[in-house]
Amino acid sequence: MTVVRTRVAPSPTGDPHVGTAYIALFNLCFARAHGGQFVLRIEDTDQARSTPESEQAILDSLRWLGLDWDEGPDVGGAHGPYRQSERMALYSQYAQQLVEERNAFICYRTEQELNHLRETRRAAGNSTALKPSDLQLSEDEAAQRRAAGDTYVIRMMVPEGEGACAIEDMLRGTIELDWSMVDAQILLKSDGMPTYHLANVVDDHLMGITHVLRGEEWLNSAPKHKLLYEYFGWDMPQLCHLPLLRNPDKSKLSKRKNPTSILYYQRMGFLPEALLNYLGRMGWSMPDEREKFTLEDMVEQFDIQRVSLGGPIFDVEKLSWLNGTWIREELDDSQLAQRLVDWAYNSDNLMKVLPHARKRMETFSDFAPLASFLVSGTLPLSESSFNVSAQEHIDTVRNLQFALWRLEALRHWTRDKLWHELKGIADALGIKVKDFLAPLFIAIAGSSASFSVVDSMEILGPDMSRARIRHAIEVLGGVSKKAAKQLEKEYRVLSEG
RNA sequence: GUCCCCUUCGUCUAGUGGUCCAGGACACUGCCCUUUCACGGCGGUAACAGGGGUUCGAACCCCCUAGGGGACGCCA
Repeated sequence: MTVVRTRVAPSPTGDPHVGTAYIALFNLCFARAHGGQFVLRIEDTDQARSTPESEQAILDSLRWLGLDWDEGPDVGGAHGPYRQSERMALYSQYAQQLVEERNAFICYRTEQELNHLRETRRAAGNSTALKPSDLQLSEDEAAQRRAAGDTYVIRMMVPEGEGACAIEDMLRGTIELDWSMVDAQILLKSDGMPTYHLANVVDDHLMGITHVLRGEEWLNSAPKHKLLYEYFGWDMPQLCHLPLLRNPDKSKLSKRKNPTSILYYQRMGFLPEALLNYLGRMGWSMPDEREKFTLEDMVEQFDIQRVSLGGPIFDVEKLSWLNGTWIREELDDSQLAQRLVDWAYNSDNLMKVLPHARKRMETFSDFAPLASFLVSGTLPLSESSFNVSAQEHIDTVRNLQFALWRLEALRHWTRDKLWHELKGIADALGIKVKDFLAPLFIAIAGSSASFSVVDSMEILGPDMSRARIRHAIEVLGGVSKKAAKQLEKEYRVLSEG
């Protein structure tokens, strides 16, 4: 039985990433094409990024896209998505086993010591991979730290001599990775949580995973995983490293340069079928080269060997065209009407807007123009749109950038939180809130004559709001790399002060 | 810096030694349809990163160079 899993790593801000959906899509197709199971595993051992909300957001997004997963194998009572934190005791038990078998060791090194060791190695032109012998403390020293109750971690043993580790990749064949690059990876953190590497291997084994399709970014850590399988004496799943989605500048797809949240595409009014279809065209093609296809079509024709290895650039223009063909060719009028209602033209949504609109209405016909920005995508702004503000151009850009950074870090998107954050920056800058918000009004609503900007942002949601601010900054000429550095410095001072 | 991966039109890709002076799609563009715009139809511009091999024959196999990307965390 083929069993594949997609790991789902929530982001700290809760944005479900299109990259996750991309990997999930290929996992699902591979599993279904082989009559197997597609299961999810939630990476939730990092307290900083995983919250119940951020987990739910990514699960909801996958469901919205139609990427339905199977109930997981029954591992320690796990059903549905597999949550690591629920099985904490399991990992420390396995880590302990490795320590006893001398395939892992306890390490008391502090962060300062580690930094120093890495710097030394780097200065010598070596890789920064720290080996067990680098980390070894004298017996006295170790005993002393143990007695002092210092925190420790458990690290895996790794080969220190010459030689390479051969990794079999379903698409790339045999890859030789030098052991010198492989460090004594931490398996169990000082808080008792496993790292990805340990949890990954243990879970995959217990779940009976036969194939792992993951992003190319993991290729370099494959030797660690192979080693762990050997230490435990388990069979290793087949590996397949998929190319990474890219920004237009070819770097790994990131939200700084591109809207990466599935929620953004939802807000923009893309059909889930079309987004999925588009992701299926990234690094993959139908045998007959047709552009438009459903998930079922893809499963039916799926062949992992048709994956091309060049990292595809996520190009919104082609996605838009594809979405258009879906609207025109796959939906009749009544279906389209229903989709529009579901999307935004429903009474729930209306009720959110009306309290703000009614004060500004004299006739019903005033409503649509007032609310149009709430159902628009990217606003048609130009540099002159921002002339209404008395600020210097450079200050406008700075204020927008500061607001954006603050909002990117905001985890709870509510009117009051938004107000608090924005007022905080204005106060720190020593300018009137009204002046600070002026360009934000334009960015968010396209006009300064509109609802309160925080209300608007709450209704628009984090993804669309951030995207509009980014768009505004771009319209104003953007921020050069050099300027960004300077601004970041100022921003840091502001945040600390 | 060290190691790994990758490289066909601007972008997504077809292509697995002859059927390729390289095919499709987006974008751009010309014409047609149309009261306008869009849709649709028919065309056009545009690519095998460079250099060496192997072979009767190379986009395809091998080597080198260049470029791009990734990894090097008590993040995943």
